[in-house]
This record gives sequence, structure tokens and C-alpha cells, in this order.
Amino acid sequence: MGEGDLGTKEQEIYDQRLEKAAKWREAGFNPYGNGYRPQHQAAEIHAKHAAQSAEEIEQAAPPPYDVAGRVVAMRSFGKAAFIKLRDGSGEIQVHMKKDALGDAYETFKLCDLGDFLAATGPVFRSKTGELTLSATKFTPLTKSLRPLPEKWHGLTDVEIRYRQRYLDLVSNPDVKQTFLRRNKLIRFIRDFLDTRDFVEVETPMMHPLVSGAAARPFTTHHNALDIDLYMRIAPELYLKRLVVGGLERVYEVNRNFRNEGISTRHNPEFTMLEFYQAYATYEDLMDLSEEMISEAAKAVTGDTKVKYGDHVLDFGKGWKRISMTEAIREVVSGLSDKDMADADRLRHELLKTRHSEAERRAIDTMNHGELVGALFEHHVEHTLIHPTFITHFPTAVSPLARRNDANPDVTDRFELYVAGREIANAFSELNDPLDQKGRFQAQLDAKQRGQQETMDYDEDYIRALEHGMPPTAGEGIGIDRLAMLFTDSQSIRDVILFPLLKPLAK
RNA sequence: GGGAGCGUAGCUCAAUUGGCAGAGCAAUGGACUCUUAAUCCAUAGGUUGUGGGUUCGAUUCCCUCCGCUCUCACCA
Repeated sequence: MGEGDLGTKEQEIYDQRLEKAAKWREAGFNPYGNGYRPQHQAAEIHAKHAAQSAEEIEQAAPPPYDVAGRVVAMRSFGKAAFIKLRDGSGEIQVHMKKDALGDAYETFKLCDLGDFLAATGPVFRSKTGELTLSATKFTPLTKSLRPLPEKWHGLTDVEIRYRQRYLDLVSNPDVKQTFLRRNKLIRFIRDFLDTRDFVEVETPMMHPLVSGAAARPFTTHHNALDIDLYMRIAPELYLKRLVVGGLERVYEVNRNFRNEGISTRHNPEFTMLEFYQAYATYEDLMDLSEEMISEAAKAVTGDTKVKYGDHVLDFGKGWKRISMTEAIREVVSGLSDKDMADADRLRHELLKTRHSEAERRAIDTMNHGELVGALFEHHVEHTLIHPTFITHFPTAVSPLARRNDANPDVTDRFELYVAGREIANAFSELNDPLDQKGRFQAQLDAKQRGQQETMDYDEDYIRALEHGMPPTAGEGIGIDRLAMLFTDSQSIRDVILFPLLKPLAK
């Protein structure tokens, strides 16, 4: 963006401020200078004097402070003014007086909301009790040429908030808090896993094959090698190769890319935690997940009871664990054991609810496992508000998960649901190379049938399994969705700094 | 991709049945040395998202396109 996109009024302000910047230069201040090092921060100054009254501060006569920040408020009285400077730690009011500043006060008059300034001087409490720095010296640092959004209502235009996140951050203090919480969450998770001897690794984001999830990939091209590559949809198969190699506990927190629809719960690139633990089962991971997420809730929000929209989510331990078929039977009445095993009966049940023509055609070709999965998604998923583990997913929809010993039609797998959404997916890993070959083949067959979201046959992964992968369990957790829960955000775009938007036409 | 809604000054929002496009903040000039959305006086600021149509006249009604939001589909 350049001057070309300025409205008439904005252009006027732009030109006025350029002139003021020129006058800063005449007064000896570079409006884009560098090297000023403030000695103090707003929060530090507040902390030092929080307990002191106006008289106590006056008697203590603390040495002068030196702060720098953006001007976010200005109330001028001709020969004096109160301004508010915001730095990385917070805000502090500064009193600019002609008495104290002399000729420099004329330069101060050339400052606007949005400029960066430094100010030096002792502190006092104003008549209303606010801790205020009384400037004996000030230094203009950076000239802002464009006006900030309105000071009272802030920036509410959702599109501008996402496209120009910097303005959102300046105008809406909650936004910064949201992203600080997100950061705290990720740091907590790293710390949690590190202390349990997990090793953080980085695996490729450009894959020659589509693997690790059922999703449509982005494709890209490497010029020198002249090959097409896929942006990864999941790191799963690489991480398990590392388990084969002897890294018994590994994790990765990073971006996945899926070329699918965008919604309040889906961004094309999103952050996923995946971790793998040798000699663990999916049941161990339920315990681990419960511990990690309930402790994360406490660390990030201060409590295991978390307000989310109209709900108060209870992350306190003792989460419900229920198999997918039982969960369906709890919600859909009148399904016997026999009915649950009968594909036609399930298809009939599923078709009772509204579906488009395309959906009906898809339902007609679904096998038993796929029908169970579809019934769950339609009837149960949105009802799971408090953290709930759904276990024993059909083998047909779990191409990388180990079969259950008692019932090979289901897998040793669970998904965690909170607020009606999937947050995590985990299973005991399939380490039988022959079974895995068959599952990959089934994916190829599904592709033949026209299904778009299928995995490729990964021969090297089979070879790795043939060398032997210890009994292992692995899990993926959607970090963005977890961050949504812990920040009371209704849209994934509110926890992603720069969500994907369509570029504006020229 | 389907459906619903939205787009007016830099920002936040008004505008009667289709009848001169307005206010607050921000800006500019002036007054003011303890303000907290400071106050007071004055001034300026508009291709009503884009392009077309209907009409004597369109921010308003109709159509195209652009963008956003919600939702459904797709998708763990």
C-alpha cells in the first residue's frame, strides 16, 4: 500500500504529518532515527510505586525515569498536555509542560496520536491519582503518517482487523491478550512434553506423497528438481519413521496445510501438535491428554473451569470415555446391538435426516464403518460440550490405527471432543506392515471409487515398518482449536494472527 | 460451490415512501498548565465497494462484479 490508496481526508492528514516530520528534522530530530534506548518500562514504573500515595512519592523523590512508546492518547491544554505512552509492557501517562520543557514544547506540539516518543522525568500522582511521568526532556522517535482508528469504539470492522492486524493490535487490547495466551499454551505444551523426555523435531513440510490424514493437499513445484510436491497435511508418517529409528518419544508443533473449505473452525494452514510415545497405548494417551490439557487450562486461563460462549467448560479430570457406538446409542434411541452391526439399518437411520442429492449418493456407497462414522458426526459430535473421549473408531475410517484385539472392525483409537468439536485424535499405532499394506491398498481403492481425500501408498513407510516399529501410541492436537477454547474465541481467525483472506482486487 | 446478510468521511455509526448525505471521534485554526472518551468556538473532510439499469430524481429499487460475515456442503 502506498499513497495511492489514500482517501482525500487521509491524504490531507498524510501531507500535514509529512510537514511536521520535516519540522522535527529542523529541530534536530530524525523522524525515522534509531538507537534510542529507553531505560525503563511502563509496567516497571507502575509496579515500583503501586503502593505509594502522592505524598509518599513526593517525599521519596525517586530518580527520573526514561520511557519510550506510541502516543495512544493526548489531551492538550495549550501550554501543557497529558499524553499516554504505550510500550510493550503497558501504558504510562506523561505530563508535558511548557514550564519544564521550554522551547522543546514547540516541538512537542508537532506530535500526533500514533507517533513514537521518548520522555524522561520524575513521577508524581495527578489529582485523580494516576501515576504520571512529568517530562523534563522528550525525544520524538518515529512519525506516524496515518491516523489511528477511533479511540473509543476501536476498530470493529472484521475485515480490516484481519487484513491489518497491526491496527487491530493497537486498537483492541484484548487481541494482544489472546495471542499472549496462545503463546503461553504452546510454551506450556512444550514444557510438559520436554519434562517427560519427549524430543522436539522438525520434519518436512514439502512431501512427495500425500500421507498421514484424509485431506486434499496443496501442490507446489520445485524447479531445479522439476518435481511436484505436496504441502504436508500431517507429519504423522515421518514422526513414526523416527520411532522406528529409536527416538522413542518425539513431538512436533507446526503447520499443516489442507486445501479445503474455510470456516470459523478451519484455516487452510493451521497448527498441529503431534507426539508419539513408544510402549504406550491409546489408553495411556487418554490419561496423558487429560493431564496435559487440564493443566494447560489452569496454566493459561487460571482455572480448569473455562468460560466459552454460553458454556462453562469443565477441564477438571475425570473426563467421560465412551465408545463411538455407545455414544450413538445414547443419542439415537432404539438401536439394538444387532442394529448397530447392520449397515442397511444404519443407512436407513442416517437417511432419516436431511441430506442433499450428493450426500445421499455418498451414503448409498458407504460401508458399515463409514456409516457409523457418519452417524456419529451427524447426531453426536455437536452434543459433546465437556471434554469427552470417543473410543473405538471403525477400522474403515482409521487407515493408520491398530485394530482392536477383541474386534478387528474397530481400532484402538480415540478422539477428544470439547464444545462440540474435535480437538484431538489419537491411536495405538498400526505397526503390522502387512496390515498397513492392506490399508494403503484400501485407500487406493477408495480413490478409484472417486473419493478425493485419500492417502497415497507410501512404500518407504511400509519398509520402515518392516524393519520394526516398537508398540507405540500417537496423538494429534489442534492447537488453534484449543487456543480458541482458552481465549473464548468463536472463530479460528481470532487465534491466527494473519488468517487467509482473498486478496483485494487492484 | 449453495443459501442468508452486510459494504455510507481515516474510524464508529445515522439518513423518513425514492426527494439537498449527517453526527461523534480523529484532523485544521483559536481559547485553556491536573486531564481520563477533557471542554468550548470555528473550519474542512464524500465517486454512498464497482459497473450498469429503472426513474424527473437512487445511499434507498433491479442486475453484474469485488470483498467480508454467518451458515450449509467439503473437511477431523
